[in-house]
Formats: sequence, structure tokens, C-alpha cells
Amino acid sequence: MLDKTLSPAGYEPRLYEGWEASGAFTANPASGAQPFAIMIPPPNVTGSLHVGHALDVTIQDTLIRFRRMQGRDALWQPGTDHAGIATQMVVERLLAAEGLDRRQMGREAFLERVWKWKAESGGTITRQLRRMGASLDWSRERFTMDEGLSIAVREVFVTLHRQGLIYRDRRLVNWDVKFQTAISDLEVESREVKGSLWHLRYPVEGEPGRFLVVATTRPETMLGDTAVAVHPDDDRFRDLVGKFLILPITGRRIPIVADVYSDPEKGSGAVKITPAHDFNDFEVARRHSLPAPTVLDAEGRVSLAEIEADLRAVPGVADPAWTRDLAGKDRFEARKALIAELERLELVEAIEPHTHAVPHGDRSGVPIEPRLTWQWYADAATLAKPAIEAVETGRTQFVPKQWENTFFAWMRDIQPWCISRQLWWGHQIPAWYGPDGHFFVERTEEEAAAAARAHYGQDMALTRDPDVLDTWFSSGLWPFSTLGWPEKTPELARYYPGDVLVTGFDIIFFWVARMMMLGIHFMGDVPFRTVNIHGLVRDERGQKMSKSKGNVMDPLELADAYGTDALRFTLASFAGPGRDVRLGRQKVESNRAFVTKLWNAARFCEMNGIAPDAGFDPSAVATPLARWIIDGANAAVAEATSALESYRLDDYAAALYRFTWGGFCDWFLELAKPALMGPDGAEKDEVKGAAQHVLGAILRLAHPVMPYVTEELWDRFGYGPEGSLIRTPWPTPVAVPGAEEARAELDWLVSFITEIRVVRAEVNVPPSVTVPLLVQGASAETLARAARWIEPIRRLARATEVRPLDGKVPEGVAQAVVGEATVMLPLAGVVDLAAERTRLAKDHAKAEAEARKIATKLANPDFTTRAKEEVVEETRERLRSAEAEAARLAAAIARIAA
RNA sequence: GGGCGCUUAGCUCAGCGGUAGAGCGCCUCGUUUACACCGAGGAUGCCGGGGGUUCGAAUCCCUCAGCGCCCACCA
Repeated sequence: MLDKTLSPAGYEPRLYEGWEASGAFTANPASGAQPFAIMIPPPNVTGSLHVGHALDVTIQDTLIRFRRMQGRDALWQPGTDHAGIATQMVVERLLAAEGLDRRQMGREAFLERVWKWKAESGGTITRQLRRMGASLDWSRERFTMDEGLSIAVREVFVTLHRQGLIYRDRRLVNWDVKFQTAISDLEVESREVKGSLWHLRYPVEGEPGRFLVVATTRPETMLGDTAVAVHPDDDRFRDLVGKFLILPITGRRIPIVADVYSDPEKGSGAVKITPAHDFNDFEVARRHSLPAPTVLDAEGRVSLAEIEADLRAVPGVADPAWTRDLAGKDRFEARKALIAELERLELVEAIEPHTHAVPHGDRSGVPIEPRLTWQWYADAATLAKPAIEAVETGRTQFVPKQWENTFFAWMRDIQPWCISRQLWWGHQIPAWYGPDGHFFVERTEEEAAAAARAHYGQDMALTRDPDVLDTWFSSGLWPFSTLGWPEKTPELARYYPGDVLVTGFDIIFFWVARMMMLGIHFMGDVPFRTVNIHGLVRDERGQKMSKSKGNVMDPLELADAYGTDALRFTLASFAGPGRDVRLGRQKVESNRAFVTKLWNAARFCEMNGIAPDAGFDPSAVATPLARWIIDGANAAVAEATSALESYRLDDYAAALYRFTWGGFCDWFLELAKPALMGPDGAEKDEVKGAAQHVLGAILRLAHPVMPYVTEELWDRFGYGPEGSLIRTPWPTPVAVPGAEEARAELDWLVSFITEIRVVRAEVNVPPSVTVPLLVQGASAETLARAARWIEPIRRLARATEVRPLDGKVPEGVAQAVVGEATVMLPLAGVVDLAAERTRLAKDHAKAEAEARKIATKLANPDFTTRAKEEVVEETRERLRSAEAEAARLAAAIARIAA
């Protein structure tokens, strides 16, 4: 017997272990089945599961289980990402707590420590994925720093380098001062900062007392100014172009150049040019061949090395001794000091408060410093072209489609991708330098040595580039590196391209775009056919979850409290296309009720001896109730299947819910009770047969999203051996002869019972009062139906009998209009006649209004001539029925008129 | 500045040319032998505003407003 209450904790771990042990999650390349592959977005190896993962995993697991049941050879590729900066950050923090610093430890010892941390915490996320029921093929688990994946990384790097698509360049990068590494444009986020706009006076050379005023938010960079630009059409400064200024503090002589970059509307109209510390200025400097001295070091401190030679004493403007004191000062300290000095020199014209956007490192949270450094770059623009084309031609499609615009906008204006990072944790760049700086990009140290020998004509000591690659470089290879590339494995041939990639919109650029670029370049085909983009999980008020707001929900805690199935169902049901998911506890709680409902429905079946019957032929039943529910299950199967095929998990969840609760539980099981409790016979057998058939269909339909409770019930009922639902074929509609008649019959019954219930509830008849139903104006068919269904009607409508009204209307009736018939409930002494009159009058008014509305429409000749014929006919039919209903209600009112 | 999305019942959302829907919440009634994590019933809507197209608009177009997000932007 099933327990009275369900306890997910009692069966979830057991079922998962059973599935995994039996190889149910394992892809089967040897099978003849059509493959279906999903590559998991690899979570950070040292991370733990958050609600975003939970949504991502629920969607993917639902899809993979669905396809597996459809008979596809399903591969859901698991694995984790080494997550360069994030992981290094965590370990450095741990070290700091022990008073250690990675630089003191040295690279090797530090990396050893990171691997140790990975070994300790690396299992957390995979355990948590299991807890969510994720049917990942663990036998193929990969890590981005596995030997195999590292080989792929080096292969890609070397190949792209030989093709000229990876190169070294010295240009401005986004420098993260805290982590002391370059980061890509995508890792920079701008934040609004309240600061000041300083208007500074730069003395014009040879014209004492004349100044050109520049406005800046970053006075500390003025040490590196090599020009001031004005707009060529700006009359205010026309005579100054070509002249020179004496740069305060350093005393350097700098030109006034005309450049369209200068915006006459902004600041003072003249802009200082600091090429080594500003992206725009860098461009201006290139156009005017200006020098670009660096004045801030890797830690964001003033460095005078490159301007030492420029320092000149200029009375009242620059004092080298003071300036030399700035060396080593932090950029913000230097700013204060400089302003104080400029004020002393009366070179500050004005200071205005100014709010502006300042780029910050997304991980470090500190302002980014543009810095001129040598880095490795990938030629993203070239790689992007085929990726753009693949989406344009539909070889890869985004769902929802509008995300393609986002993808295009970014890809069409893509900048060189800075792929080197000055970190230790990651794939070290396979480049070796000779003593003269000549470098060799090779797969291995041996190959590099050989290349050096060939180059120098002798063995030469080489130094490996200390930098590592951007984490997204290796994640970009995920769809094929996990399948064994560069080896030509059978898996690679079979599972690439994957069918669908499921992820959030926040990593379209970081990851999806990179996989597209690298996948097409190295595999010659797109990495996946479909990209299913889902929204963000927010809290119930629509706020983004964050630790600082304290509104973070822990998916595992929710799973513990309400069961994994309830959490998964909730996430799926809110995962509508292009919408964020607002998750609240109560929502999970109320979906737990659905899981419980299913459990109880199964219990009811069990108690009534409903058991799996392999010999049952759903197409051979004659009982209308059986035909009707089997037909209903067919419709649910069709709905669920098409919803899943089109990534509409919300529709899938809704279809399941509606059919299971509304169709199967509320109506079928209730209507089946008389037969089930009645004598044995053909009807009872058929109803039981239909019940087991439909319950089995429901369990299969619900399994992708609610794997645990469905498997538990499937097993306990004996639909199949322990743990077998996961590989049971997905249901398909079955032929139901006479389905249409059965539908007409049962639809009548449902509305008949509903109408009686409405009347009883409205006039407050307690359920304990049972009354006969006297029908007036009923067709022979209606009377026959009422006779056939008398037991359910007695039960559900609290009636004693149904018979035609013979002659006079009894005193004190309540009346209901059902189709062509009017049903009277003799309730003398119970019914409040005045209330009943009011109720009927209200219904009558409603019917009349409806009829009038339709009549007006039909009176419009434009409508009848221009609208589609079937629409007009349908409208006429609606008018007839509304008028008839109004007439019957009018008659009912007349019958009880005072 | 450029772009995208959203605005429908108290809440969360579906519907996207032809009768305004669901779930939750709320109110009333109820313990009828699966389930009170339940059952039955009910109320609640100028479908953001304005204009247009159409026989017909929540649905298509234009426009305005509000909210959210992405990209760009250190004068």
C-alpha cells in the first residue's frame, strides 16, 4: 500500500542511485537510435548550486528525459569549469586567512594548493546536480583542465596562431588593478559614480597669463598628457591650434591639436589627451603621432619612469621635486595631491560635481585602469563572420528568436578578444620566448625547443609565457573538446553538433558566441542547432537575488522542504519564453500540492484494485466514460509533446496540471466511483482498464519534469521493473472509436452536474439535502443520458432522482437551464424565493445582453458580407443559443413570479 | 545616445485578428468511504493612455507614458 502522505526524502536518493547504477543516464553510441545531445553549461568546479542552475538544469533534464523516452540516444554531457579568476580569487582568500600570499609561495606551490582545493570542494556541485535529479551521463564527466581538454586548448591556440587569428599586440587593455590582470571588454561593467569635473588651466606657451582650460574627471592621468585636442570647427580655439601648452606639474611642452574627437559641448570644449590611459585618447594619439607614456603601474600607483626625462622646472607651473614625491602614490591619493597642488598654483578654474559611468572589474569591483601592455588577442571579427551567417541562415536558431538580434548586434561590432590573463590558475599559454624575445608557439615544450633550435641554429634556453588563457577560451571548445577532439572519436561524429544549448541570456556573449565561433572554425559546423535562452530567476517581488539583499533562495533547501519534483515543476511552469522567473516559497508549496494530488490519485487507484494491465486494449473499450478519459489522455499527450518540442515548458506543465487534476482527478475518478464500487462486470473492468491506462500515461507524461514521484509510483504499481520509467517509451495517442460521441455525452454530463451545483450553492442548499431533479423541455436524448448517468448525478449533484416534470410546477423551486432543458429543484422551505428570483434575473440579463451584442454584430451588413462564412454561421448559432437561454430563463422567472 | 523586452483579475502570468483565460489569493458552503497539501461554488478586468488599419483589435501599425534589461559612454 502507498503511504498516506508522500515523503520525497524517502525515495529520491534511492531512485537516483538506482538510475545511475543501472546505466540509465549513459549515452549509447553503439545503438542505432538517433542521437540527442545537450552539453551542460559547465558550472564552476568549486561552486555550489544556485537557483539559476536549478532552472537551467530543470529545463535540460526535462528535455533530455523527454527525448530519451522518445527513443533517442540521449547524451547529456556533464562537467565543470576551472573558472580562472573566480577560483583563483577564492583560493587566494583562503591563503590570506593563513597569512600566505601566492607570490611568496611561487607558482607551483600555489597551483598545487588550487588543485587541492578543487579536490576538496569539486564534488559539491556534482552532488547537488544529482540531488536535482539531473540525468547526466556521469561516465563522461569532464573538467576544462583535464588532460584531454588541455590538449584541445593547445591545439586550438597553436592552429589559430598559425592561421594568424591569434596574435600578440601592444595596445590598451582593461586592466584590473586588484587582480593585476588584463580582462576582456565583457568582464567590465560600468557603474554610476558621483565624482567631480575639474576644470584645469594649462598655460599657453609664450603667452604669459593665457590659459587653455581643460575639464577632466581624472586629474591624476595628466602626468601622461601629450596633447590637448580641440574641435577643428570650434572658433573659440581656432588661433590656438598648432600652438603649445606647458603641462602643469611635469612642465612638459604639449601641442594643441585639432581633432573631431573633441566635443565642443562637453566640458570646456578642450580635452586633454592621455594616450596610455584612455581608449579614445589612444586613438587620437595615433592620428597625431603623439607619444604615449605610461604613468600608472600595474597596481594603479604613480610611476614616473617613462616621463622622468620630461620633468622640467617651470616657475609657478611645475616643480620636479614635488612631482617626484608622487611616485608610488596610489591613483586616488595622487588625485588628491595633484588637485591640492594645482589649487596652490591657482591652476584650478572650477570644480563641479559630476556623475558619470566608470568601468569596474565585474569580479574585483574596482575601477578599471586602461593600460598599455602586450597581450594575446584573438581575431574575433574574422571568427565571427561565419557564426553570424550560421544564425542568419538558421543553421542555429535562437529560442526565443528575438535574442538573435542581441547576438547579431554584438557580433557585428565585435572587438579583438584579449585572451591572455596574468593569472596562474588556467591553461598556460603555449608560447616560449628566446632570449631575444622571439617566440615560438607550439603544442609542447619539446616542439618549442625544436623550433628554437631551427630558428637559432642551436639549443637555446626558452622561457614559457607565464600568462594563462581567458576561462571562456576553453569553455568555447566545450561542445567538441568534451567529445575527444582533436581525436576523431566516434562520439564526436555522433554527438556534434548538439541539438540544443540551454542557458541564460547573460552569457550569450561570453559563451554562446565563443562556442559558435570556435565550433564552426574547428568542426566546420555549428555546435548546436538550437539555443534555448531562458530568463533570470528572481525573488517573488521581481528583485534580482543577491547576498547583499538577503533574498537569495537556496534550491536545495526548497527541494528538502517540498521535494525536488515540486521545485522542478514550479521552475518549469514559470519558464515561459523570454521571461524572468519569479520564484517564491508559496509557489513551490502549492506545486507540492500537485505532487501530493498525483500521489493520492494513485492511492485511490490502488485501493480500488486498479493495476497495470498489459493486455488492456484502449481502442477496444465501449464504455463512454472509458473512451472519454482515454481520448482526454490522447489530447494531453499531444499537447505535452508539442509543448516540449517547442521548448514551451510552461505550456507543458500547464497541460499536465490541467489534465491530471481537472480531468483525471476531479471528473474521471469521481464519475468512476459508482462503477468502481458497483458489481463486477464489463463496465467496471473497462473503467479500471482505462484508469490504469491513463494513470500510466500521466506518469510517463509527467516524468520528464517530476522524475521522482512518477518513477516511485510507476515502480510501486508495477508498471515496470524498479527504476524503469526513465526508459519507458513516451506515450502516443491511441485510436478511440466513438470518441466524439463519448465527448458529447460526458460534456453534457459535466455541464449538467455543474449547473445543478451552481444552483444549489447559490441558493445555499446544504449538501445534506438531496432533492429530485424535475426536467422540463428535455429531449429524449437528454432523458436517456440522465438515466444512464443517474448514479454519478446522485453522487455529485446530490440528487435523489431525475424525472420529467409531470404537470404542475411544485412550490418553491430553484431552476437551472442546461441546454434545451430546464431543471427544477423542489426546495419548498429551503430555497429563498427572492434570492432565487434575483439570481435568475441576473442570469437572464446576462443572456439578454449577450444576445443583444451578437444581434448588433449580425445586423451589420459589413460583417455578414465580409467576414468568413464559418465565423458568421458560428455567430448566428451563438445568437440562437443566447436567445433560447434568455427565453428559458424568462420562463423560469415567470414560473415563480409572486 | 543605440537596442530589446514588459504593461491583461488582488498577485504571478497565459492568450497575440473573431464569445477575455489559468493558477494562487479572497469570499461562501462542505468533512460525500484518495486527498483539508481536499471538494463544490462565487466575486473581481475601460487587456497602460491616445490615434490608426480592419466588417471586427487585448491581439496588427503609429504615438505617448511608466517599468526592467543589454550595449556604448571616465571632458
